[in-house]
Parts: sequence; structure tokens; C-alpha cells
Amino acid sequence: MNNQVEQEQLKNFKVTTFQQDLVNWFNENQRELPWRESKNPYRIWVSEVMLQQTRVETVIPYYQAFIREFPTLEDLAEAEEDRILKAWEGLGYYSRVRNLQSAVREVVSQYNGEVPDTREKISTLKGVGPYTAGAILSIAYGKPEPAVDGNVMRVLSRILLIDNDIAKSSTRIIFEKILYELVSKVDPSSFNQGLMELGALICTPTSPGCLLCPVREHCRAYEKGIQTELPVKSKKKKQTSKLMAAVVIRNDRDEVLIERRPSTGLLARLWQFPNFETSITDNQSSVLKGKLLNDYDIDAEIQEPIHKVEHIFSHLIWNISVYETIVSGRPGERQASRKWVEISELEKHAFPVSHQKIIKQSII
DNA sequence: GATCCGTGGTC
DNA sequence: TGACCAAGGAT
Repeated sequence: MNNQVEQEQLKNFKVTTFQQDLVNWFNENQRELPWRESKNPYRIWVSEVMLQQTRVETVIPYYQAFIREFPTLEDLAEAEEDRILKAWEGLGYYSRVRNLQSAVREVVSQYNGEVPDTREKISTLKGVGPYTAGAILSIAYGKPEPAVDGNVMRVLSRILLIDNDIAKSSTRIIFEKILYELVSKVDPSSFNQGLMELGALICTPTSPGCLLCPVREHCRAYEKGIQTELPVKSKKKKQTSKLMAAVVIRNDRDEVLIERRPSTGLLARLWQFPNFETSITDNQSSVLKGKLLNDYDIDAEIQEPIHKVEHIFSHLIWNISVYETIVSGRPGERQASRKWVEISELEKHAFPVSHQKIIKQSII
């Protein structure tokens, strides 16, 4: 019944030739990447999670260090939370690594340590969505499953002249239905990776290198000269700004007070210096003094900020005024999420980049 | 289904 | 410089 869609898109399309051209090109021209050295499902999995919304060049060193520290699925399952967060520090989207460990533990307890090889089962794992499921199944297990990411939607929207808005979550379904027919049954791994590699190297967002494209003859957008008009993608709204105040509280024994962020939401479970949202009209210094007194039992002198830090998230901007104060003893520890640590021990904790900036600028 | 969730790079 | 991007998933 729903075959109407793909029948329409793939009508008069040379499926077999396209598959061969793409796979041959990938096998000849693929980049050497660390996660392509093995078909180990766990390692493929780790790479796919790291690569979510993250550039290849950024991922490479993180991947190598991560595999060095957690070579097997069991190693990751047994690791302490602070170690996995530290391994992810600076990569962003930190729930990815907590979900990954949760899922790996599930594999150990429910699947005898073997990553499931069906879409139904693997999709129940935390952090494994439609794309990651398809990527693991095709790359590690050679199954002819679609793996639709941004590259795939861009490439296929041009080749098959699809003008649905790829910013809408419903659009992914359309590409998946087409790909169930289009994916190579001979080499699903090279086919899926080939689509993504093509998107990364040739069929790029703004200036696609059509003259170098191995499947140019199949491309309907190129034929009509409208390759830069596709894909259609609606704009996202711009970030809102928040005025923040952070305070570096030191004592007389080279220690600072840090706290763990809540277990849900932004930067969950990372460490930070006491950090508050303040309104534009606030007198920040006095507000900060009040909060420290009420919430931390700390009666501190608060002067002018020692510097300011701007940090841009995907959907939010923090303008942080950084204060510094010195207290005696170790007040403020009444909550388990707060602790005094020696300055030399700070690097053992995973901080958001915004607070790494504070560390650098504060000459701690 | 729109929004939340990071970061660094590019033009 | 601002807007957009990069191998998405959870809610």
C-alpha cells in the first residue's frame, strides 16, 4: 500500500547500476578512518553515537581515546560514570554517553554481551534511534537496512528530486521507505557508507562537486541544474540569551567548591562552579551574595566580576559574569552534589566548555 | 511534531 | 559576524 511512494520515486531509476556505481566509488575512495578498521559491533556503535551531529575530524581523537580506555563492551559497562563523562568532555550532547553506557549494560544483562542484530531489538536500546540502528545493522552485520542521516537526505533529495522539508521529522520516513528498495542487498555496508561519504566529500550542502560525482548520470537535480536548490530545509529559530553569574569560591588551602549539575536537562551530571541565572535588572553582586548565603551557608564578599564568558549552545546563549571570592574552611558542602576539591584535582572532573573557559581565565 | 540537547568550524 | 552546519535521539 505505501509502496506507492517509492514506486513513484524509483520509476525509471536504474537501481542496480546506481548501487554498483556508488559501492564501487566508495570502495575505491573511502577515507581511512579509525572506526573502519574493525567490524566489531561495539566499536561501530561507539563511532555512530559519537558521530551524531558531530564532525568526523572532531570525533577521531575522541574515538581513539575512548576505545583505548574502553576497548570492549564489558569495559564500558563496568566503567564509573565520572570516567565516561570525562572521556566525553568537550564532545557535547552528554546524554549520548550516559545512554550508551546504559544500553551497553542492557546488552550485557539481556543479550549475553552480544549487540542485537535485528532492528526491533536494537531499537529498544537507549540512544539507538532509526539512524544508528540502521548504521550498526548494515555496517557491522551486513543487513540491508536504511540508515538515514542528514547526508543521505541531502544526496537522495538531489538524485531523486525530493523536495520535502528535511527539517521535519516526518520526512525521514519517506527516505527510509525508498531506501528499503534502493539499498544494495549485495553490500549494504558499502552502500550506506557510500551515500554518507558522498555527502561528506562530493555532494556537499553549498557547493557540490558534481563534476567529480560517481553517480552524476543518475542525478535528476544535476540533469535539471537545480542541485543547489535541494534539499529543502526550513530555518530554525535563533537562540535566546540568558544572563548568568558563576562564582569561583576558593579557600585558604588551594581548594575550590564545585557542584554536580542535575541528572536531567542541560549539561546533565557535569561539574561546574556555582552557577545561577540572573535577570537583566538584577544587581548581580547582591543577588549572588544572597544565593550563596541561603543555598550554600556561605557568607562571602562579592566584588565586581573578574571577567566575562560567553558561551553559545545550539539553542541558547549564556553570558556569564564570573566572580571570585575567598572563604575560610570548607563551607557549603551540606549537599552531596557539592564538594571542595584541590585545584590540582579539577582536571579529573568533566566540566562543560563554558566552565573550562572559566578555569583557564581564572588562573586557577 | 516542535523543542531540547553541545561544540567547533565555515563562509 | 551571524547563520548554518555535522554520521540524531529523547521528550
